[in-house]
Amino acid sequence: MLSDFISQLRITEKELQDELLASSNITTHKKADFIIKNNQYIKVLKIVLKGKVRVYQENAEREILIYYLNDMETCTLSLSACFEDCKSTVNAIVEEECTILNIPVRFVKNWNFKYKSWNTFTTNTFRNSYNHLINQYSNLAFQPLKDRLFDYLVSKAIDSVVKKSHQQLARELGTTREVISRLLKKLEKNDKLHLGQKEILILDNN
Amino acid sequence: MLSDFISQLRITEKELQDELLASSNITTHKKADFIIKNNQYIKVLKIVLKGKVRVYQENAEREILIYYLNDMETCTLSLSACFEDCKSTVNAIVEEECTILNIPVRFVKNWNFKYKSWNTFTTNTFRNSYNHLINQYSNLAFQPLKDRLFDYLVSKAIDSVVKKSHQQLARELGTTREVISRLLKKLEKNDKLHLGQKEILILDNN
DNA sequence: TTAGTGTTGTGACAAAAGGCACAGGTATTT
DNA sequence: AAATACCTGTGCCTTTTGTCACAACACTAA
Repeated sequence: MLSDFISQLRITEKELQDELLASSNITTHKKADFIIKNNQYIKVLKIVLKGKVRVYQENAEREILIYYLNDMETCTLSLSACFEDCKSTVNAIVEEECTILNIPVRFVKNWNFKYKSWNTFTTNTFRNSYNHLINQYSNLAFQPLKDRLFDYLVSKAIDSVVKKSHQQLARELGTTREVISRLLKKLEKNDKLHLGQKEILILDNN
Repeated sequence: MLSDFISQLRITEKELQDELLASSNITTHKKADFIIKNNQYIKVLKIVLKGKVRVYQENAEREILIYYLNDMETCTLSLSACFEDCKSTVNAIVEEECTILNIPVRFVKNWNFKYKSWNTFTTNTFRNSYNHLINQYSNLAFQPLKDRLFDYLVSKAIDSVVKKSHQQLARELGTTREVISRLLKKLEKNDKLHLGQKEILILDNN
C-alpha cells in the first residue's frame, strides 16, 4: 500500500523512498475512531491509504464538513502543521475502516526542499485544497441551502444513490435535521429525487 | 521597495535577488483599477508592495470578500496559478493607490525548488491563506450575520474607527445594504458602536 | 446655488432557516 | 416479542435575512 502511494506521487528518488519507509508507520482504525481532535497538537502528517475520514469543524450545537479524505488523500491541515507547531482546529473521524500512513512532522518540512517529488506533492496538496475551499466558501455565501444540498447529493452520489441519513447530511452542510428533511421533501415533490430509508435516489441532475 | 520585499522575505541568495530584479517589473495603479478579472488567465504573480487591493468573488447580484492585500502581501490565488495554467475565479480591485511587483509565472514554480527562501515564502503564503480561509468559512457557517459584522468591524477598526459605507460592508460580507443598515442600528442601540457619516466608532469590543 | 450622486433610515412584506414537539416507521438486539 | 435506538415527517411558531419603496440628508462638481 505504501508502494502505491510512492508510485502515485511519482517518488522516484530512491533515497526518499528509503526515508519514507524508515520514518513512517502505518496504522489501522475502526469506524467512529477519532484520528484528530480539536485543540490537540498535531505530531504526524496523516495520509489515508485506504478508507474514509471526515474532517469537520464544530461549534456548540453544529458541525460543518471541511473535507473528506478518501483513498490516497492527504490531510492538508496536518500537512500545514508540519511547517509550524500548532494545534488542530478540526476533528477527524473515521467513517469507513482506514489504513493510515503516519509521517512525523519533523521529516515533512525537511523533505520539502530536499526532494523534488515531495515538493510537488505538498504544493499540489495546498493548491487543490485551497481551490476547493474557496469554492465551498462562495457556495456557502451565495447559494441557498436547497441548492447546496442538491449539489452536494449529486457530488456524493454513486450510481445516483446517496446512502446517508438526514442527520448526517445536516452535519455535513452545517444545519439541522428538520431543515434537511423538509428541503428533501420539497426536492422530491419537484421530481428531483426519490426518498427511501437512509437512501436518496437522484432522478434529475441538471 | 523591492529591496524591502527582499529583506522581509530574508532572501539571502544573491542569485535569486538578481533573478528577481531581472524578471519582475513594478507597476502602479489608481483606485478602482482592476488588477485581476474573473475568468481571465493569470500570467503573473502579484505582490502588493504598497497600497490596498480587494480580492472578491461575485455572482449575479452579490459579492463576497476573499481577502484584502495590504503592504507586502501576496495574492495567493495568483501564486497558486503559477503552478498550473488556469483562469481566475475572482476579481481584484484597487482600493488604495498601489505599487505592485509582478513576476511572470514561469519563474515562480522554478524558484520553488531552487531557492530555499522562496520555498519558505510560498509555503507560508499557502499555509496562512488556508488557515485564514478556514476561519472565514466556519464563521460564515456558524455565526449570525450580526456577529460576523461586529467582529469584522473590530478587525478593521483603526483607533476604534471604521471608515466604510454600509454598501461597502454589505459587499465585503456578502449581503445587502439594508440588512447592514438595520444591524448597525441594532448594534448602536446596544451601545456597541456609534454611527456617523461613512464612519463607525466602536464603543465596546468584548 | 443647484443638480446630481451617494449615503442612511425605515416601514412593510416575503422568503429562508431554525427550534420545539410529537407521531409513527424501521432496524437491531436481547 | 419487547425494548431500544435511530430515522423520517410535519405542524407551529420564531428569528434571520432579503426585497421593494420611499424619504431625508450629505457631499461634490458645475
